[in-house]
Amino acid sequence: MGDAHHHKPQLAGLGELAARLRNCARRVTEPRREILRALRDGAHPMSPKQVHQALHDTCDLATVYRSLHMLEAAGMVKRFDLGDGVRRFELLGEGDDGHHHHLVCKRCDTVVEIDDCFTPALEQRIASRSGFAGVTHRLEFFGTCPACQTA
Amino acid sequence: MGDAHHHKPQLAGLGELAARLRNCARRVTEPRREILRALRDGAHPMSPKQVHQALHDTCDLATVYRSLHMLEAAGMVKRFDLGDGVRRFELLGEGDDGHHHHLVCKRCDTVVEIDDCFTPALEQRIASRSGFAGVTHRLEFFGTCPACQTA
DNA sequence: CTGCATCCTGCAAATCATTTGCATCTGGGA
DNA sequence: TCCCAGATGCAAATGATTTGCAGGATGCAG
Ligand SMILES: [Mn+2]
Ligand SMILES: [Mn+2]
Ligand SMILES: [Zn+2]
Ligand SMILES: [Zn+2]
Repeated sequence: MGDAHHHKPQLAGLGELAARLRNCARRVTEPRREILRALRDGAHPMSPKQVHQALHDTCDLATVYRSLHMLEAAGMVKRFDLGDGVRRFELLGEGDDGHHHHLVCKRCDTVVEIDDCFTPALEQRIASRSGFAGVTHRLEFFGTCPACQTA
Repeated sequence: MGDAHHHKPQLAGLGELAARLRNCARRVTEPRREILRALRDGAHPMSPKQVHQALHDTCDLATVYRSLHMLEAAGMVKRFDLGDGVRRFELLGEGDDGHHHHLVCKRCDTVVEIDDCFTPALEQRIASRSGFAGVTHRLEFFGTCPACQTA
């Protein structure tokens, strides 16, 4: 650790992102380019509303929702659920399944990326015991960040 | 394991539940009694709508929401988030913090209770590395149940 | 380079889950 | 039994996300 987060496509060029879009037989539109740029530049998962604001209202919120949905189906972004009723999205690197976790401050919503995953053994055990196939998991941590502890 | 799930208050009498309510300086009303009964009888976490339906519309949906909110604050039920946009609640045994996890079938929404949890040492490591305090976690598993695998 | 079918977008209205205002009702202590 | 803080019903308000529709832009064909 200490290096760049492995799950952040180190500033993939927008050209490359457009190429990935085309490979999915999807059109490269202005809103989509901007949404990808916002996700690429933003640290941590972003909500549709945050993305929309980052775009300074250059496109409709509905378009943001539709685009994120499409990008998710295309495997270009991954959806996270941090407990409040809001979806968050992160850009995925090429070929990256984006599996990782977060540590969220209950008071200020600060997000820390957690690149380690501790559950493969547990997941395996749960799968064999239950007979379920293709078992995955969603794991998020919550606590109080240093700043909020003093405040 | 193999025994009853530790987190299910083995059919606590409604009288005992009413007593717990009174200890919180809350009134024991008909809707609340019925909601507690529904949660006690239902296996697995129930959504407000499911609780409402189990009550055969003997009280308003808003009352179910308000009651569940109150019961959560009173530490009598615990809220879970299984990934769809719907809250689920489980009845808690006296003194039980209810920390546990679930395995959900992506196709039929069948829920399996998971009493297993990974070692607290890992959570501890995350806490010390980040400087966060009071770190907890939310963990749910997803997969395809045996029945849905064949179908 | 231009035309065109197709896919996208903006806008507004519709859904869904959850919350809230308010008038009315009721549980349970006095 | 009386009283009133607290609870409920009902309906309207919120907030997030989706959808119908008519007009607009993209990218392949010509
Ligand atoms: Mn992340
Ligand atoms: Mn459970
Ligand atoms: Zn904080
Ligand atoms: Zn299933």
